[in-house]
Amino acid sequence: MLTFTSVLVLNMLESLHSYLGNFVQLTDADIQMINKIFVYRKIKKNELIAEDGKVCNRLLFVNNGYVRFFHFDDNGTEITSDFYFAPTFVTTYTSFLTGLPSHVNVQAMCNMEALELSKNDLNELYEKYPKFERVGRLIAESVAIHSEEHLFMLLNQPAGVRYRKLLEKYPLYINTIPLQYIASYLGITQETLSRIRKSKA
Amino acid sequence: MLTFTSVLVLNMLESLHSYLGNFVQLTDADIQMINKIFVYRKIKKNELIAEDGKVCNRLLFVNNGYVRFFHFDDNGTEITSDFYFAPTFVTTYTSFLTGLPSHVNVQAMCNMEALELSKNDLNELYEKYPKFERVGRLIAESVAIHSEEHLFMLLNQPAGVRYRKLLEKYPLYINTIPLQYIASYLGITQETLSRIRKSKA
DNA sequence: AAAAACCTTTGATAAATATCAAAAAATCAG
DNA sequence: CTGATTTTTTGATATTTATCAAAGGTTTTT
Repeated sequence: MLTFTSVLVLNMLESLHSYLGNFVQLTDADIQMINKIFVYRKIKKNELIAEDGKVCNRLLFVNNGYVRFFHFDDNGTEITSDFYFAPTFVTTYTSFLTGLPSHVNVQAMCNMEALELSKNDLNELYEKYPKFERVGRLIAESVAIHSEEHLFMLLNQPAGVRYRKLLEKYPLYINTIPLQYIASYLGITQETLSRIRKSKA
Repeated sequence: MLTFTSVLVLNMLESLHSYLGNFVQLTDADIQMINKIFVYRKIKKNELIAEDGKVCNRLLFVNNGYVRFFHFDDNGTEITSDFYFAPTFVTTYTSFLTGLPSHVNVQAMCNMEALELSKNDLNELYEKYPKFERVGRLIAESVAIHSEEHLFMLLNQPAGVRYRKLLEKYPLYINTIPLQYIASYLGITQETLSRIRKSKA
């Protein structure tokens, strides 16, 4: 008998297979194994997936919505440093990889569904299925490219230009993300972003 | 008979082995193979290792000195976006990985020695020696972490704070790198950086 | 539907940083 | 060593952006 939840899980798993399929070809055995080690999770809007000060040992595959990375600077001002949009893997990269406490919080911006893998299970996966080293490498590479793009946007362009480039890059999302979060991602205050938006209207 | 050059090459290779040894344990066979596929190169100060507009198909291991990444913004102003310090691998990451033309130039800041690997040889390496997928993954991960750190430094801190953090992080190098290059890395003009330096003296 | 909480805009002013031009200092090449 | 080139500093001013405070909007909760 298929319960309602199990249908959701199957959908999620299919989505994960298809995502991984972008990186390597999956055999039936691979798929069996994936289905076994990932755990289905529901995540509520605003829930913290990872927290500043804690070591992050989880890797999540999220299928819908998006997450926000943020921290507080020396003055206690909240800074949004990143967004990741589904379908994607999410973790506090630096903490997950180094085993050191995270400097950032990761927050679900919508009610989301996810498949979770622990760091231990991932490492076992790497040992037993070398194919997944490649997946890990390709994903790490895409994370590196993602960061570099954000970096390039911040360097030496006036705030208005940065905002327009962001709009071009994520046309679907930028108008739905609260402005205050986008502002610090662009390295400006929300008041300045509000004025920039107005001036282009 | 050992020529002068061959001694240099042997030193470079040893340095490469030791660098790779941080990521995986190398067997004698691995070492033989590495010695065969990497090519020794001399690079002159100011030489461009990779160029804006061209696809970058080279991966270099450099053993001494450092390189600078730069490009020109919409106003024609030169922007330094990154530094990598030896010992390290160097490539225009995004172009090397995607096969698209690079948006940046990579410039040797000193006379340097390097060991070069082509993209084709690297891909063969990945196919034949899955162990190196792990090396690739770990290096990609460290690149991602490196970018993220630069990003964090730029976000929402006054320029003086950014400069001091940079000094703390690279105490050996910052005072030897021309100020004009550091300025744009920090997202400010050289005049502003000059004044910041003066105010801390 | 009203209250509460949250998010965005507006205005006045202050602070940080950029720009432009030129002088001083350091480095390089012959 | 010395003139040429490059890099850094300085000064005056303009521009951009931040800050603070308050008012409008929106959304969520009860």
